[in-house]
This record gives sequence, C-alpha cells and structure tokens, in this order.
Amino acid sequence: MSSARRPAPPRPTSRDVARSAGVSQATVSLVLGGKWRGRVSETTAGRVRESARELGYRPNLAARSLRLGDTRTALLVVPALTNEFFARVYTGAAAVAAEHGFGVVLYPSPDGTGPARDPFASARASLDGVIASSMASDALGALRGTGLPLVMLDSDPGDTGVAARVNLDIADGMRQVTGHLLDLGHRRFVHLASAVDTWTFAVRARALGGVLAGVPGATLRTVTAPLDVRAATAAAEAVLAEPGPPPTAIVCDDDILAAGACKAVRRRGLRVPDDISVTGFDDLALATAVEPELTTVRLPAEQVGRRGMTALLAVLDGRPAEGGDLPVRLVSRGSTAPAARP
Amino acid sequence: MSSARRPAPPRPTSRDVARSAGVSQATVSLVLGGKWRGRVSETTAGRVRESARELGYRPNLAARSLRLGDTRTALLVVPALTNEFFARVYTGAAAVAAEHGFGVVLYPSPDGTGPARDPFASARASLDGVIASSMASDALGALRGTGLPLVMLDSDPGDTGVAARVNLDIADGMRQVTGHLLDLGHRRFVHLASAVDTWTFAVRARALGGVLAGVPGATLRTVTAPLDVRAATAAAEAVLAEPGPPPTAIVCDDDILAAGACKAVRRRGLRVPDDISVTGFDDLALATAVEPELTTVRLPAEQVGRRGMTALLAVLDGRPAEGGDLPVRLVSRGSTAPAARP
DNA sequence: ACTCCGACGTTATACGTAAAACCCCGGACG
DNA sequence: CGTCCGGGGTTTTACGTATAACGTCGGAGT
Repeated sequence: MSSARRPAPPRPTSRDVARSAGVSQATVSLVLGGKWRGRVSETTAGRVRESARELGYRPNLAARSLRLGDTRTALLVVPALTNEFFARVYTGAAAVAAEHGFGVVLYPSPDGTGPARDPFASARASLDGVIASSMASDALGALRGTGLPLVMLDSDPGDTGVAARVNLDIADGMRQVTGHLLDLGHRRFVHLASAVDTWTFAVRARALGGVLAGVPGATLRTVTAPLDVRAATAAAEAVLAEPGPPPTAIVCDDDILAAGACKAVRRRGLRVPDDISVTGFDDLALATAVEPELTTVRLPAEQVGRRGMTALLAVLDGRPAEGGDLPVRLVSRGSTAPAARP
Repeated sequence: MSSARRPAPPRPTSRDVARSAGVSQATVSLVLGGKWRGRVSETTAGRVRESARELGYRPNLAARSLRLGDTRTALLVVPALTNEFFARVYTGAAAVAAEHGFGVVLYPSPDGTGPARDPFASARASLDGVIASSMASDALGALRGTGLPLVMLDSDPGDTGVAARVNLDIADGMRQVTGHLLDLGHRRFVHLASAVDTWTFAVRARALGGVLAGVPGATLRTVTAPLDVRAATAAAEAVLAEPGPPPTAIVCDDDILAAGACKAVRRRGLRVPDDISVTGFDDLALATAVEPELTTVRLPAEQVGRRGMTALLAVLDGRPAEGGDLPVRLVSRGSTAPAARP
C-alpha cells in the first residue's frame, strides 16, 4: 500500500554478468547455454556461473525466443477448466512442460458456451505447438491452418493433419459398465447422454448400443442433457415419468449427469440402487461425495495431459510422436446393485 | 498422421507487409500500432492494413516484448486448479486479461502438497505482474522480492508490499451462516475447519467464535481436516463418536468438507438435516449435487478473478489500483433445519 | 625454424519490432 | 525571394540473446 510506483527494477542482462565476470557476453551465453565443452576453461566457466548467481541473472525469454525462433510455450485448448477432468489434464500437461522449461497457456475452446473467437487473438500469438481436446471441427480447421504441430486428446481418429493423438479407451470403459450391469441382471436401460456432440460422447453411445444389440430382450432409451446437475435431473425425471415399464439402470455419460439422475430417481420416490442402478463416467471427486457413491469409470486425466505434452515435445524435437490409447477401469461402488426381480 | 515434418511455415514479418504495400517497415509499425495521426496519409494506411490482412500478418510478440520491455503476461498463483473455486477465479482473470491483450500463466502455489519451487523457474520468467491467492508467507516473500506488482486475493490485510488487495467478505459470510443456525435454535456447534492455515480460513474461525461468544449456552468444538471428502468424513465421524451430547449443527469451512460431514452423520445412523444441520462454504457445483443440497455461502469467484486482473492492469498502467471487498451471500438449502427439541 | 593445431576466447551479426531522429517538398509568410 | 513549417514519409537504432566467424598464443610435429 505504501509504495505506489517503483522505478522499474532493471533486470541484469547477460552483458552485466559478462562485465562482472570479466569476460565477453558471448562467453556468458556459451557457459550458461551449456555448450562450452572445449571452448571455455573450467575456471572461467565457474567464474561466470558465480557472477550470474550473484546478480540473480535470468535470461530474457523474449530475446531468446526472438533469436531462436521458438517460444517454449504450448497452447492447451479445453472446453472449460471448471470441469475437473480438464483441470486435471492441464495439471498433467503443465507438469511435463515445466520439466522441459516449457510454459502452458490455456484457451477455453468455443464449445457451445462462450464466444467463438480466434484462439490466437486471446492466447499468446507465438506458440510452438497446440494440444487440443475434442472440439468443434470448424475451430479444429482454424487450428490446422496455422501449421503448428497439433496433438489431439480424446478425439476422432478420423481427423487428419494431426501430429499425434492421445485417446482414452472410452469404448472399453463403456463396455465394462454395460457388462457390469448386464451381469447384475439389468435389461431395461436408459442412456443419459451429454448434449455436447463430440467424439468422446459419440463413442459412448456406440459402445453401449453395440453391446446391447447382442442381448436378447434388452431395451435402450436415450435422452440428452447438458453437463449440469439441474438439467440432468430434469431430463432424467422426464424419462422416468414416461408410461410403460421403468428402466432398471441409467447409464450416464458423466458423473455430473449421474448425480442428477440419482436425484431424479429419488424425486420419483424410488431408491438408488435398490430400484434403479445409476452409473457415471470420469470418476470425479463428485463421485465419492454423493450418496450412494457412484459406480463409474476412472479416467487417468493427468496421464492424458502428460502423454499429450510428451508427444508434443517429441514432435517439436523432431522425434517420432507416440500417442496411444490409455486404458480405463470400472470402479464399482454403491450406485449399482442387482436388478430387482420383476 | 501422414505429414511427419513440415519445413516450418515462415510467418510474415512487418517487413514483408511493408514490401507488399510499397512502404517502409517503420510505416507499417506506425499504422498497425495505431499512432499515426498526422504521420501517415489515410490512403497509405489503408494500403498497409490491406496488405497485412492479405498476408495474415501477426506481430511477433517476442520481438515486441524485447523492444517494449513488457510481456503482456500476468502470473496467477493458485493452490490447485482442480479446486473449482480457483478454476473460476482463473476464468474471470483470463477473461479480463484477454480483453486487454494480456495472457495469463498459472503457477500452482507451494501449499502443503506439491514441491515448493521458485515460481519463476517453472513459469515464464518474464512477467509484468502477479496475482496471488493466499499462500505460505515464505513463498510470498520470494514473490515480493522480484519487485513485480503484486495483487493479492483473499489474503491477510496485514501483508505489506502489495499493490492491491481483492478480498471476499468471508467474516460476514460466516456471520450469516452462524446467525442462520442460531435462528433455527442451534446451540451445540462443531466447526469442521480446513487444515490449511491461511487467512481465508482463519477468518472463518474468528467470525464463528466471535458470534458464539456472545450467545449464552452455545458450545463450540473445532476439528480440522484436509480439503478432501474422505478425510472430512473420517474427521466428522470421530467427533460424532465422542461422549457427551452430540452437536446439532456442523459448520464447515468448505462444501467439500460439508459433503464429508453429511456422510459421517448418516454413517452414525442420523439424518441431515433432521438430527444434525450441516453448512458448507463456496457454493461449488458440488453443493447442489449432493442430497440434501447444501446450505452454503456463495462466493463470487469469477468476480474475484476479474477484479484482481483489473486491479493489476490498473497498476501496470500507472493508475491507482482499486481492490476492495466483495460481498458474499448465504444460500439456504436443504441441509439445515430447526434444531430438534431436546 | 616454420607450420599447424587445439584450447580459449572475442567480435560481429541477426532475429522483428517500436520509435526517435532525420529528410524532402510544396506552400505560407515576412 | 528567402525562410519556416508541417504533412508524409524513411533511415537508423536499440532491445538481449545465441552462434558463426574470427583471432591469439603456446607447444608439438617435421
């Protein structure tokens, strides 16, 4: 509160370090850059490092970027950080980036909500590469047009022009869920699906439908809702109010939807899991906060971020990028139980 | 997958634009920089802008930073993005920043968990300013030592060397909660507090204690737990197992703790809110996902971010920074009810 | 004795931008 | 008729870094 305006503390430059160590600026750059084998004596190098530390020297990244032509910055495009899954993806990506001296800048993708603007207007315009989660294809086109290396997360294998792809084995997760419920004797299913139309959700629907198609007597009713507890509750309540025999299992695309479904079941005077089983997806913190705790599919979100960044760094380094599928695992908790004998 | 390595697409520079428009590079800079009143004719300026658009010219930010000495980048220091509250703070801050052509880079603060490293090692070393949420004071010292303008969020007014401070009126929120419960007839309180020792939580304890000190017959038992559902459940269960008359209200520092407390109450064979009322804090998505929905205090998280960034931009602009306190509001839901008549 | 070479540095240059300093030219003014 | 002025640009420079190109010097090889 006291000091209004400091006169801007002038940061020491490599030339200051050079002066202090009694060498030229070039020598400082060589020593601190690490490539001085046989170019600078050990004693001189030591003197340089000492001076640098004393002065608290930090290289000016803008100058380095200008010289080298790279920015050591990657862009991560995600729908929303308030979604715990993507917050965890960021955490993983940022951790790997930091280990390699990279920074990560975020761009909340134009995904229904929010204004659809050019990623490069709001984010730093100079980037080395992009990691993007599944998004609208028009925005994807804009990204591809930049010529930047692009790593896609959890996206349609049909998309082209992608340097690497890191996917979760969503289909397998959905098959595990469905198998779990079938084993419990369930036959009448409702699929509470996300209203967002991206690959990751389309896969869920396909996997669920595929499995049930092979089960005689199985029925499937699909409804959609935005990723929001209140909306999910309303959607689920509506489907439960329909005439005919009620479902015995509600399969949700997401834990948030599942929490809403549970509330809807109880509002209809029924119990979870005794009357109706409910399953989620993602295994967010939410899944163990509600009661009963949700049977769900655990997604290694941090791993997705780590693998994505690792792949991007590999591409930038000229090495072959390794994407790959990450396995997922069913976590059985209290929201599923054997189907009631009719 | 097909194209392994493009030969790096050379971005057009201001000189390319100049050549294309038939002027000098300086003219391009003047026109695109907006400061050309009476320096360049309208027709020439139009030609320059046309060429820039045709070539898809984007100024090289590294060069601009180097020349201008600023980076148009702010650092936001938060404990963890997986905490919805901070994700929302980021969202607000990033929105304001984007409106002013600024970028935001994140640094997860050393706050108990995670390695305590120098913020400037992992984040971009060149920053114009810092916005930091309440954190360990030693890390705060490191930040202050950089001489960068520092805006603190929800932090101790006693901290010095701060350009501006944006606080939530946490004490008032806690008084609202306590008053609400007292009105409902509650007298035996448990405070389920966060184990994290920062100002924002210390204020809660002081406010609660302060109010109850003036109420004859009121009792208060305090226990702490990390911000984690499972740990909160365990802590609450332990306190409920203690001998003597059980509490009729559990006041929690956070919605996450409250969710855990609810589970603990039910595990003891009691009901929320019939036997014991529970209150949260923050009004996260979680608060309406659990059942009963949590009575809690709504915090304007995005506003905190917006105000923080606005204040920082003001300081950077040489204008007086306006911090200030943001009001909070009690949201009464199903987790609180009149105390049972003994 | 002359060359050559490796160890140890230094000098010079380029990256792209912003802006200070300069330059030219046609008209107004004394 | 010489001088000044201001509109409309251009030339030049600096920002801090990485590195290519260039020196220097003492000793080993022939």
